[in-house]
Amino acid sequence: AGGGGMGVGMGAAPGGGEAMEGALYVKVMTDEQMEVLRKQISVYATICEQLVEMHRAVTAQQDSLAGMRLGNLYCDPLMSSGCHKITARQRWTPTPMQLQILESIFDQGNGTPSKQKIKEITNELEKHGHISETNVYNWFQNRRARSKRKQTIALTNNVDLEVETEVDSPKEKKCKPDNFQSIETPTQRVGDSSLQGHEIYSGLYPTEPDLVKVQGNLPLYGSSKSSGS
Amino acid sequence: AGGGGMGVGMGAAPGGGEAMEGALYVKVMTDEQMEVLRKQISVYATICEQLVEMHRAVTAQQDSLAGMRLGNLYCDPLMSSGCHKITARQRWTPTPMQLQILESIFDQGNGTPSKQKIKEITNELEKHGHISETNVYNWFQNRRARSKRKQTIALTNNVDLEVETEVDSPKEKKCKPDNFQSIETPTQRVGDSSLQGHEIYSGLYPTEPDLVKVQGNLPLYGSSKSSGS
DNA sequence: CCTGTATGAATGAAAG
DNA sequence: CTTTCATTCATACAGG
Repeated sequence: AGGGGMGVGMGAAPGGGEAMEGALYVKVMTDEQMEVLRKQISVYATICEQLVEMHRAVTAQQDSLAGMRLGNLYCDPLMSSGCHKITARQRWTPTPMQLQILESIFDQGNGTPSKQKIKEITNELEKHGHISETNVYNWFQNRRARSKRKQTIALTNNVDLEVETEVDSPKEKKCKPDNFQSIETPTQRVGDSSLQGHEIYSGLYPTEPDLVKVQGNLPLYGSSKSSGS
Repeated sequence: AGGGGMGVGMGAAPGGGEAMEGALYVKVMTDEQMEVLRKQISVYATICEQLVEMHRAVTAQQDSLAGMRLGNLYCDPLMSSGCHKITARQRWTPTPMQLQILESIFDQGNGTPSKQKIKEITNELEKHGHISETNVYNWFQNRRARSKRKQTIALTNNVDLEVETEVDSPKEKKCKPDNFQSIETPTQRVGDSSLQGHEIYSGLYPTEPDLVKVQGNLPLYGSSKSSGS
């Protein structure tokens, strides 16, 4: 499935193809808009995927015998094979300078930079490269979590010397025995791939002309509001 | 390829002189690319519709025959790393369909759903996977908080300059052309409207679509362009 | 070229 | 409601 296609070459690529004249009238999308789009498509992709599987299961059931295929569902390699993604999500990478500054701020011990602080920091770091407040925010979040985790692991390792636990892999994820709300419904679950970056393959199905009727009337950005309660 | 690049056309960082990223680069889409993209989404939408219809037909047929529950395929979502517990998920993850429903409800603007409302919603969503009222409650809390934060940041980006402005004394105006995720609409968040309303899932649960008002007649994105800041 | 690791980002849940 | 924590996913990048 999915072979060829193409994929909506997004992402500028000023060098490819015949670029536009002077780049004066182009459609510019912000990252955020891009994100929205990407997410939307991901959802569509996911839904399609699910529906296809459903349909397969159902037809298979018709074909052979009931229940035969139900336990034999194939997890589509959709997510593992890196085919064309709609947009490679760009990830902010701190420049050495930025990293240094961030580290030093972090080391000052001010636990939570808080919005105002973040804004300042961001403005400062902007001089050394692209960055946004979100980046800073995330960085601190991750930083804190990370150090905490490391301590925990170290601690666990310490205890490990005495009580022989199975913790020895640095990247081991502890299987917490906790189970509070998931186990109660073993039969449910329609399939829940988190739509966190699904690849989209355009060649999914041959598109019959009469199939495509919605043509351009997709609700890309719905009317939204933030009026409080 | 090294460079992290995000941010649309960050014109800032005048004093840094670092900018190994090269010139300003914005994400642009040509009309052609835009067209392709839209078409693709259309195709997806159509495919979804078709599949839904197929599925509905088949299940209707099957239901009377075998009477067993279909569509409850369970494809182990824990694909990479981690423990091998199939049934123990410690964190609820909304299925795409649940997500869509939630989004659409959220977009209807009725702020924090009342207890009663939450109960209803939960009940509705249960048809698409296990979920609890707490999940719904949390989801709305998070959704609201995050969209709010986003907006705040965007606004801040537009209005800042009050604290850090002169430290750099740039020879140009400090107003960034269009900064990442601040391009517009203080009154309407672009970031999280997402895909509400579509006939997609209206067919997925024949029971009571009343709850989820699919406002399938949404205008497309025409107006979400960078308006002046 | 493929695999493993570090880390930015997303988000459910909980604390305040 | 707002802020924080914990977990997970995906990607950039180094190593084989």
